[in-house]
Amino acid sequence: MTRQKIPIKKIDNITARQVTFSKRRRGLFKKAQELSTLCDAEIALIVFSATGKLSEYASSSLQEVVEKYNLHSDPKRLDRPSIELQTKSDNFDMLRKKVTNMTQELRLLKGEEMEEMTIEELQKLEQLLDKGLTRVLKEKDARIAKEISDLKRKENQIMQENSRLKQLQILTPEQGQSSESTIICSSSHPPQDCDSSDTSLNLGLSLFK
Amino acid sequence: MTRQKIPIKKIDNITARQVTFSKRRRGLFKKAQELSTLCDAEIALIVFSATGKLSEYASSSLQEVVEKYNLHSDPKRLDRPSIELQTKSDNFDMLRKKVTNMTQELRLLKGEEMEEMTIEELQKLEQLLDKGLTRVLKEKDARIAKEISDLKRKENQIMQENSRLKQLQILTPEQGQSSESTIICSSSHPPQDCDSSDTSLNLGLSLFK
DNA sequence: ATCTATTCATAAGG
DNA sequence: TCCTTATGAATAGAT
Repeated sequence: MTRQKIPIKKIDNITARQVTFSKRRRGLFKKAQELSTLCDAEIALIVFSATGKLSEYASSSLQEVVEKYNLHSDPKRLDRPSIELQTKSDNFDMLRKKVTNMTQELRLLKGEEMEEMTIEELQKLEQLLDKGLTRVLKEKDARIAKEISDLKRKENQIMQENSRLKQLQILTPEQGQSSESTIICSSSHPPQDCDSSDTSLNLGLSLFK
Repeated sequence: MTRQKIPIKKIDNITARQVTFSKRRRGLFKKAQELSTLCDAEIALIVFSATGKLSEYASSSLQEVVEKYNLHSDPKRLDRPSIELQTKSDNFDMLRKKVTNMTQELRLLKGEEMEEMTIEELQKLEQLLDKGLTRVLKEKDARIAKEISDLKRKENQIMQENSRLKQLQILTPEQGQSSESTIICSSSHPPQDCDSSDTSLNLGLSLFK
């Protein structure tokens, strides 16, 4: 944004990324604190660098803001459950309360005990479930696609092995067969590739049972 | 900081403060998201306006970042408990564990953190979500149907009232009006039906807002 | 860390 | 809220 504008995507060069991180983090914290001062806003800001280093800012205290955040959501905490900033004051009763709330939320997500809910709440719940389901389906599809490509890759390897075996048989038709395959297999693959890739096959089969 | 530089202290003029809040909040969120993208940082940002309105941003999810924050500042948790407190602190730990488990389950149901799951587990999750969603949809449909029939019933009642009123007006056009409607209303409906059925109407309207 | 050209953010006003 | 504009602030790239 100065000598040259940079596109907003992950910076490849590690050094450049770290430098930019430092500069922009400082800018961000400054802006946060200015906004808080100018407009009397309550702000909490948590930043982890790519290397896991933590920096934080809060106009009052992180605990305070996060607790206010928790209170702000509706009693049933449908879309934002239990962000729990743990403190030493996290006492027994609070934990019991948390368990109660979460139990209730889990029930709702499973479609139980909806008697008390309004139509609006039911709609929110529906959206939440739909979102979760979409994500799960997406992940599942990705995994299945990966399984399939893995299996195809394995198939290719095996076919190549077969070709090699056939060639060897042609070249040396008199040799003993039993020891031969073992030798070839161990020389060209890690051992676990010899047993027809159990894991992948099982996964593939159970998918459609 | 443009037409004129402003000092970083609370802006007195309320309107100006709100305008500045909107602008700077937008800027702050943009910066936060740019930093996250450019430098692969994990960021959580919570902002309450002076009037208590909440806005939030998180590179992943607030839950995730806040929990990472908890872990980060956590390691020195729980000083060695005295023997007489042992029982209580066992329960405490159990509750904590339960909270952790439930938190995880809630995440999964929301389609988060599926990295560790097998395809089979994803399928189970999918079925669970689908079941929940089906139930919620069924409940919601039932409620909506009930709302509609309730509204229709009320409409009928009101129309009947109107007919009766008209007839009375024709039969006794000279009578005082103020006491008349009251009498009719209380004679044919429970009292709360006189005030235009607030609950149902509100529900019906907010459904489509 | 410092410099500086350039882009960005935003105060004021409509 | 959005638009415009003048100007101060932030920052990319280089040192």
